[in-house]
Amino acid sequence: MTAGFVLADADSFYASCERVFDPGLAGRPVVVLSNNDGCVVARSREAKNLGIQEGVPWFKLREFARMHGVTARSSNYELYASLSARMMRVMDQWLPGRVAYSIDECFLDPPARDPDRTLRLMRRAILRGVGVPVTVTMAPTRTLAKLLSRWAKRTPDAGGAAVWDDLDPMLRERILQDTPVGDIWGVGRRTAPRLTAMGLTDAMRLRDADQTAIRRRFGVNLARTVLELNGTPCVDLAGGDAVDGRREHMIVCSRMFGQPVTDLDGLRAAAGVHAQKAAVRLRRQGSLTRLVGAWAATSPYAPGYRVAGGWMRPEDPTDDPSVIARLAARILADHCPTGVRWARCAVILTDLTDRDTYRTLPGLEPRLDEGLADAIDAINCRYGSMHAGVGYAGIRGRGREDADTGASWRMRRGMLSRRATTRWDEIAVVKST
DNA sequence: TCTGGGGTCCTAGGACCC
DNA sequence: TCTGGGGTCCTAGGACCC
Repeated sequence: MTAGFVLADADSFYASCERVFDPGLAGRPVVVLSNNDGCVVARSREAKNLGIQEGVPWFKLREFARMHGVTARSSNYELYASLSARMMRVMDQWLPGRVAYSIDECFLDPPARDPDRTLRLMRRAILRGVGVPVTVTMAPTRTLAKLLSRWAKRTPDAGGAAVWDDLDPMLRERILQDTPVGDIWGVGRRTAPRLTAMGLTDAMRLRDADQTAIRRRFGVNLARTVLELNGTPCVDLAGGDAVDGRREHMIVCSRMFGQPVTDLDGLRAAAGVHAQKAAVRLRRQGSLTRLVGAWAATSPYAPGYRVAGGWMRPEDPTDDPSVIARLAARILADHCPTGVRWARCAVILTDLTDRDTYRTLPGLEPRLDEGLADAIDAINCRYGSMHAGVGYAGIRGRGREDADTGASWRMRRGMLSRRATTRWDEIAVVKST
């Protein structure tokens, strides 16, 4: 078998998804906004060419977007998840060993022969079958495959695919040289300036840097990255395959409020909604929690930033939404003073254990009221998420978002596209004349 | 006025034990 | 005068990824 890793990474995934059911967006600048229509999280190639940066707050971009004909969309995760699943299914027909790394990206085993041709055929099948352009690369290590993917996306002549070992050695050196150190997988915004200050400005120089000095000054992770740049695979996928049903060690539900919340009722209501979303995910992966956390925070962009919260242990390990919601509400009530302009709150479930293997001494079994939680699950499974719940979590407003409770702190999503692959009433309509 | 969400691992430091 | 050493567990904070 050929050694190495194949990386398939969709191009501007969220923006590409928006185009699938709105072909009028083809060739035009498109940006997708984060929850609450807060900031830019995805940009089409045309939007990047206009100089729009990732993470720019939407309110600062709005005027510029109007002037340059940029289309903005609220993020439509239901649509993206559905198209992601389709994309993954197509890839499974081409290569074995798929490990999903994120919603738009996965690693696969290399083909037995003729890798360049296979990669290009797979790319074309995804484009035809799903409508999303994908860049497919192959290299001796995951880090090099990522680096090659970055190059291929910026090089139209590559045609969306590249195989490291097939490239001219001179070209490989140039690719390394043209990759700033901060664009290497595993080098973040903290480490990049420190490396640059040492003269390690690009991937070629980092590859040739002193291994032990890097280990000592930056830790084991960056030392591994250096090895990978040299062609020695040693980076594991941290949390890899989370998308394919692995059990998480921690479940976090956190949202900015649409408007600041200053009273305890608002905080408790939001905590209740998050607690129940977290409980759904906990139950879906068959875990129980032994430690529940909750916190609220003010806006980090306003003076006087503060975070308040804490932890509580349930009497017994639990996956009961009403128990979790009660604990979360109590934590916030105990730690968060009223009158503060809280901008966000979160519920965290951790110290998880398997539901199947959890046993205690006879006579000390947890007192779980499974009837209620199961009934809520069943209703939501049949009628859609958050149709039933404890406290505020079952109250729906007039909006169409799952989490829309009609409360003032709900998310803003003013530019949402249709969920054309998962809702009958939002299915795409094709007209012919 | 308005700035995302959800994960993982590593490391350092303190408490505690023998 | 001389004032141990090493292991484990836990937590908080930092860094990274998409």
